[in-house]
Amino acid sequence: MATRQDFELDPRARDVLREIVMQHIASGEPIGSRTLSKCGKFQLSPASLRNVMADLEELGFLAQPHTSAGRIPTDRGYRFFINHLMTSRALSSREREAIDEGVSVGSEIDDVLHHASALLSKLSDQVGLVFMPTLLQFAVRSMDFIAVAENKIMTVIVGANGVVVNKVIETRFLFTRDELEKISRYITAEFAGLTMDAIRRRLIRMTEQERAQHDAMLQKTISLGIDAVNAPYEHDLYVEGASSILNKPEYADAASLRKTFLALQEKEKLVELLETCLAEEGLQILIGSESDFTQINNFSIVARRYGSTSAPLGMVGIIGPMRMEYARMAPLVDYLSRALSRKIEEEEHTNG
Amino acid sequence: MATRQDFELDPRARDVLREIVMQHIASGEPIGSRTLSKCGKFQLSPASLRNVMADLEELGFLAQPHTSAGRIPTDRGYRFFINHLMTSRALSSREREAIDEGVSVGSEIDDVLHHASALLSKLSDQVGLVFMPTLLQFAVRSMDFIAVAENKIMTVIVGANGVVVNKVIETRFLFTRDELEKISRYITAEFAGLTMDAIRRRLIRMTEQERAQHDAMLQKTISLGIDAVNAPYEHDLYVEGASSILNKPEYADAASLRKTFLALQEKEKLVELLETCLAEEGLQILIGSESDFTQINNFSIVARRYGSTSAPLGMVGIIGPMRMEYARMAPLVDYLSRALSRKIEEEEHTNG
DNA sequence: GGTTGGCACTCTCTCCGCTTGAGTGCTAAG
DNA sequence: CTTAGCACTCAAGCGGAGAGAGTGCCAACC
Repeated sequence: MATRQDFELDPRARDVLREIVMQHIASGEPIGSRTLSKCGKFQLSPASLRNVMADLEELGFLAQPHTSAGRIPTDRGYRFFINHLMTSRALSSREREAIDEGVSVGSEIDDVLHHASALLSKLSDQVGLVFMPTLLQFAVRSMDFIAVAENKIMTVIVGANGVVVNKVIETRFLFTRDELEKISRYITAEFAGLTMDAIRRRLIRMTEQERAQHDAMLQKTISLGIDAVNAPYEHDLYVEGASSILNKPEYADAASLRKTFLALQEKEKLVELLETCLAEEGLQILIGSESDFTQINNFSIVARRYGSTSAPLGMVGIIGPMRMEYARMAPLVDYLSRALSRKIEEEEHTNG
Repeated sequence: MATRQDFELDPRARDVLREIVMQHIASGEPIGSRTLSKCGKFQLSPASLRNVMADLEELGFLAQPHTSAGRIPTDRGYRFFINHLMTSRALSSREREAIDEGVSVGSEIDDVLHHASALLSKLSDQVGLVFMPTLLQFAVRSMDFIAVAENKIMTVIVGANGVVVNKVIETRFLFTRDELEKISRYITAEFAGLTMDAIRRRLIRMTEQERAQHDAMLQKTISLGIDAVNAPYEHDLYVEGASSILNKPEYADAASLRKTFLALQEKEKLVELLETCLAEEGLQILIGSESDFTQINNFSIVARRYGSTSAPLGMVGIIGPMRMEYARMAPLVDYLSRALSRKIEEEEHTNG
């Protein structure tokens, strides 16, 4: 419905909208016609600008907090700005270095992601976000079992992409050390290269085969295997730097602060959102009312998938108030997600 | 210096101090002589109470926010209250049940501790705190090595108390699956029952022995073993429910909220403090200026050691503003730490 | 017809002074 | 020792005045 109008905006209106969004992002204050006129970019009087602004308001790009205040961008205003008016500011070499360094620290994927989230928060001065879902569709390279107690086994599954997950599970049978070694070898040999889902299906099919019903050892193996693939491997979600929102003027009063913190606490909702975002490939920007999660607190999210193109691993991004420096956030998130992907691909390579 | 005076406080002064502390904990407001007189517990006029209160202020137990306000307890006031005047309120059966249930969920220690922290936060309406230090002095039951990549090995160490720690390390040598199995068996057989520290010392001594210098396999074994015990196994610190402080009137303004959140973010300082607390056996209460960490924000900490008496595992407790219901927090933390200890001892038993 | 200056109007924010109320310390009498 | 009375202090709340920023509309101008 809006798309036609979007492109029909005359150049002057676009310039005015761009300027208002940029100034508002910089200052956080509503922008009035006088301020706009004095910025030097327009050879127009405040009165003329008022006319343009009134038009932009009518089109839904601007809004007034109250009658005698300047204008602030609406969700649609930001959206139009991002789609048509914004020019991304390139990262400084210092920022690029910080990111390159940040992702190359450590080799355990959890650590890398955790670092990435904290780094992102620091560089953006927003809340950093890194999400790695439980990957049931990833290819398994090996699966090992270690005795923790007689009926407690730690499973260690290594994915083809080098990701390691582990979990202590309780089992129906008792296993000796020897048995576990044999089972580890057998399952790894038999199922390497398959996804968790495929392994589960194969194991279940095996249960029904005649041989399995009479081979006690095979029964135990299958049972353990099924337990292993069914174990609740949690997704990882790192939400780092929540305190950064304390500085933002939009959360100056205690009430909205409270609301915001509580919202960030509800990680399930966030996970849900990020999971749907996983389907899309490029940089994604969600503004205010554009998603259930963001509309509650007028959040915006700038995020991008990371991992190899063939096998996306998760999402990385930032979350903050609608008023944020999109021109800087976009390349920041973009670069970090690419750096992460590169790092992971490297790992995959050296380990392959 | 204060101890003599503590016991010389006459009964009436003690009653007044107790009442002021209790009322202030309940209301958060400074308590005046009129309010105190009208509460019914004293057959005294406001004027008499003022005399008592002036004495208590002189002794350092009370303070005035400003001349024309009532009194609030000082750190010393709270300390005296806790040591001499407080009667712990017993837990309700509902609370006890919630705790018993809470600690019995799951069997992986990380999960249990995480749950405990969240539960504690919920029951106390304060910030829940659970700390498990890197235990270099715990006895090792088994040590396993799993190939993640050629030069990346995951170590899985099971402690005698059932605690499992694991870490992916990079190694100097390359290991085959077979070798790792052999090394796992050898090290577990050789070193089971020793502490991490003892194992390290033994391994280092072995390096110097002649045989090791000529046996390539033994060299690799020792190298891997040393890498394993030296790996940076992180301490776990769960700080749950930070949003609970948003409700507290003492953090109503944005400035102190900000300060408080930033303080809670500095986990290293907290770890440092909790590590020193580990030495003490019973319930510990730290008030405001009594420790470096708590004095910055006028926090108080109520914490207790958990784990078996012979081998303490970590600390569990709560952190919040100085004005908190100590009479309820004390038994709460006490009970939870005992429940946790029981749970862990049970695990230890069933696994032994 | 677009642009502009002028004007009346609106709304927020801040400052200032006033009052109120809670609370104190001191003193003198019971 | 207790208590009533009194003068004093201070924070908080209220209301009005004024400043300042900004708007919409209208008429004039190029």
